[in-house]
Amino acid sequence: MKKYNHQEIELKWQKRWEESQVFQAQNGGDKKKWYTLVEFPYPSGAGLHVGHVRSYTALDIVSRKKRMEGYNVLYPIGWDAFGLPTENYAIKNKIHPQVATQQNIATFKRQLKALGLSFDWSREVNTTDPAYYKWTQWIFLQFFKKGLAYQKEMPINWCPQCKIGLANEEVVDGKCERCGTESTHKNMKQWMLAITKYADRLIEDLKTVDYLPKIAQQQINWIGKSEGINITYDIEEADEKIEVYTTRPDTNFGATFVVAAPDSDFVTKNLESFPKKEKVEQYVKDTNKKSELERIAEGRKKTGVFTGWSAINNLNGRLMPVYVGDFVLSGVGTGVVVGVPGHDLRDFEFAQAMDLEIIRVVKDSNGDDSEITKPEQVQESAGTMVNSDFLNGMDIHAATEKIKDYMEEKGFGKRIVNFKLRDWIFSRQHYWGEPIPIVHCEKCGAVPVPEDQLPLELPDVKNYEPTDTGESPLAAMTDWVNTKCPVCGAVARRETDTMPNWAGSSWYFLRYCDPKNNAEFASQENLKYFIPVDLYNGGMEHTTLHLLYSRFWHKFLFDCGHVPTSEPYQRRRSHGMVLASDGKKMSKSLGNVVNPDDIIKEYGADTLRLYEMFMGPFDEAIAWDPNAIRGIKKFLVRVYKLATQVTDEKNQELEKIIHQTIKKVTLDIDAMKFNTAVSQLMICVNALEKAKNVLQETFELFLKVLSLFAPHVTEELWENLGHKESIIKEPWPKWDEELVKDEVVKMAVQVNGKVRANIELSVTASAKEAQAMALTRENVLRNTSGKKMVKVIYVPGKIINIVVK
RNA sequence: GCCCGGGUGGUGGAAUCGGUAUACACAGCAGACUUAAAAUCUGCCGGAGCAAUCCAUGCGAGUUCGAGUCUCGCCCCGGGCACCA
Repeated sequence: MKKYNHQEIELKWQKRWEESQVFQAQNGGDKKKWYTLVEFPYPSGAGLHVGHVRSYTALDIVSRKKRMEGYNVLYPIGWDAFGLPTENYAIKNKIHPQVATQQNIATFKRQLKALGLSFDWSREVNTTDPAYYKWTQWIFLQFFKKGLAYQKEMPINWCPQCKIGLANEEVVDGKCERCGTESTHKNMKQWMLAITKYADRLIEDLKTVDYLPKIAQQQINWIGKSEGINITYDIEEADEKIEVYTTRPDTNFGATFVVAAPDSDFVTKNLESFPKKEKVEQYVKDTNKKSELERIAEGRKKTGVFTGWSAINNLNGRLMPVYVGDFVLSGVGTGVVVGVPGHDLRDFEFAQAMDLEIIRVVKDSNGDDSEITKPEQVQESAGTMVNSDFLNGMDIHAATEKIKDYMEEKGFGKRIVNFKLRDWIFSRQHYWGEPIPIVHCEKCGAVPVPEDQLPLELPDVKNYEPTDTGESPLAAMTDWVNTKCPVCGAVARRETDTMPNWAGSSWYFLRYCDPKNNAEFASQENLKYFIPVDLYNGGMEHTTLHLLYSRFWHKFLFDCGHVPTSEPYQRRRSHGMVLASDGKKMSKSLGNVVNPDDIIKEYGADTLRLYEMFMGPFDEAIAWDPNAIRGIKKFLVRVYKLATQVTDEKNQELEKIIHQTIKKVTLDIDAMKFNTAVSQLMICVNALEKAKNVLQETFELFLKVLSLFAPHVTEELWENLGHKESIIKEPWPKWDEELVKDEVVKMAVQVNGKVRANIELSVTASAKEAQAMALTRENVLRNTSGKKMVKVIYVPGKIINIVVK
């Protein structure tokens, strides 16, 4: 037998699989479908990361198993290729981003193919392909037609380095997610997508899908639903009203002041009328000067100024001075809060800073209703109402509902549901993205590019740099920008903003169902067959970005009747990062990057795959261990050598172990516990090796199970055993429960909970038999003699515990 | 501060309807083969102790015949959110 030559074997089988097209999914048919999806990569210049290998291999294992179980499996791949890194690379190297993209894709493709992943390459998609983004633009126009894509002049998060507007989700710690520059604000007319219209359903429908709990929870927190009430107060000194939003109207008898955000509508509108106008103006100006980071750096000290006005509390007629304070956020609720310093820590701090009265209206469970003078006394979450007229004695939750009813009845309150989620800023002032297919006409306004003129292709420009005015480089392309209005024919201008890179990835899983269709984004027939995705895997970092956005797009398309389900993904899991051996993130600058090419060359793709599955729990971050991978190679060499031990001799012990292995691996893969599946394969090989002779049938069962993890070497060994058809075509083996069971087990004998001996016993033995055998052991007798036996606990197959006194 | 995870040998980790803690691997040590090394194979491998035995799953209590696993109170680490009213 030849030595295990991984390079030769792997190239041979990769070529065969490609020629035979075994991994292509059928569009429909009698077989049940299974759709496995991995997040398609951004083809960066850095090439494939070993982190990609981890999740793609895991889902490849699931896909291969499903195929062997008889499913028509769709496991596609493509390229999410629009975006800033490529644009920056293009600027730096004076190369067209499309060319750079093509080069990077070629590298990625070669690397992915070298891993033996069972992708259906005939369905490859590329978001920068006009035939693809034609439909991204088309979907945008559907949003526009339904009024869910709209323009708004607003202060947006602005990255002065990238010269680009950022969505809230792209600002991390007040900094641009990409370059780390502190983000500022800028007023710009932006395209927006009304994701907030779907906020409720994006929470509610999580109940209908199987997402990892932490993923669902993170989305719920991000959307941030709160149920409260808007209360309107009259202003004492003027014919004005002020509206506040609160989730705790139960504490309203304890309200002693009102605070409006410096940039709230209330302040903007009434600034001129405030008796203390000058001071307020100065305060608003000072606030504007401060960046968000500065405000946070100030330690959240409460500041504010009195406007000179007071609001009248409808409940008791109390006059509540109206302040302007920057701890109130204009974007939350009405941008105005009512201050209840006894029961909200922020209000308490403000009251102390401004020397305002503090009234207790909730007592705690010990009945403490003393005066509140210290922050630790501020009681926020539970208790019983006091000093609150008709609410007295009620629990705060009951009181909340009662007073909401009361306020609505009296006409000064209105129940409101609020979300933290904001509408999605959809404009980017960049070149390398999908052009937004809109024409601006002086007479007709924003007019969609007619659908039959899609795709609206990105024109070639000389310079990819954003302009200093913040406009996209497309704005400089006068030939392209100047056009005619599709409605009235008058001179008009094209929209020069492009879409964010989240656009193309919001629907790519639909395109895989029918990637060459030029009449629709995908045929209804194919969508009905393949959608929803059965298992979708991706990184936690996409939970509040891509995952939320694509759910939103899918729901919208569902409402329009273009897709068959309201949720795109039935099951969502996530993987942990692969870190460098020093425990840090792999990065070029640290020089700690592991290149899969090197690993494949030295150890082979099968070893790399198996190692990444074995290294630790799939959903946890884990450091690369250059030593451990050698152990995996050793394991595969041993498997390879096992082929020389094949005989026609039966061995019952091995039969038991192989069935235990089939069972464990089957269940572990379903639970995505790949590391323990691999360890079972190792246990199995240890046993097969020790036995010297292995029945061919047993060895073949083992190869089938291993083939998911190490497809190349198992194909080779399978063929060496005389099989003409690929192992991929074999049905997934079933285990025999009778064979899996142990009849005789080693059991521990405990005396007072401490292990004193081991006995071998049939699992069906009675308590009496077990006890009798236990008492034959010297060590058990020594620990029980002279003592009174209180009771004996016997769990068949597990343990016997003798309790003595 | 709030919401998720997690803390087990020298290392990655296994075992959570409570039932022999440390499976499987890596590293290490010893031996075989070899002139030698690599590779391979065999054995050992939580701590203390001659042994019986005792002590060990972040810390402290509790429930139980029995706790890594359950309850309560802490500490630490990672991820997410954060003046959200």
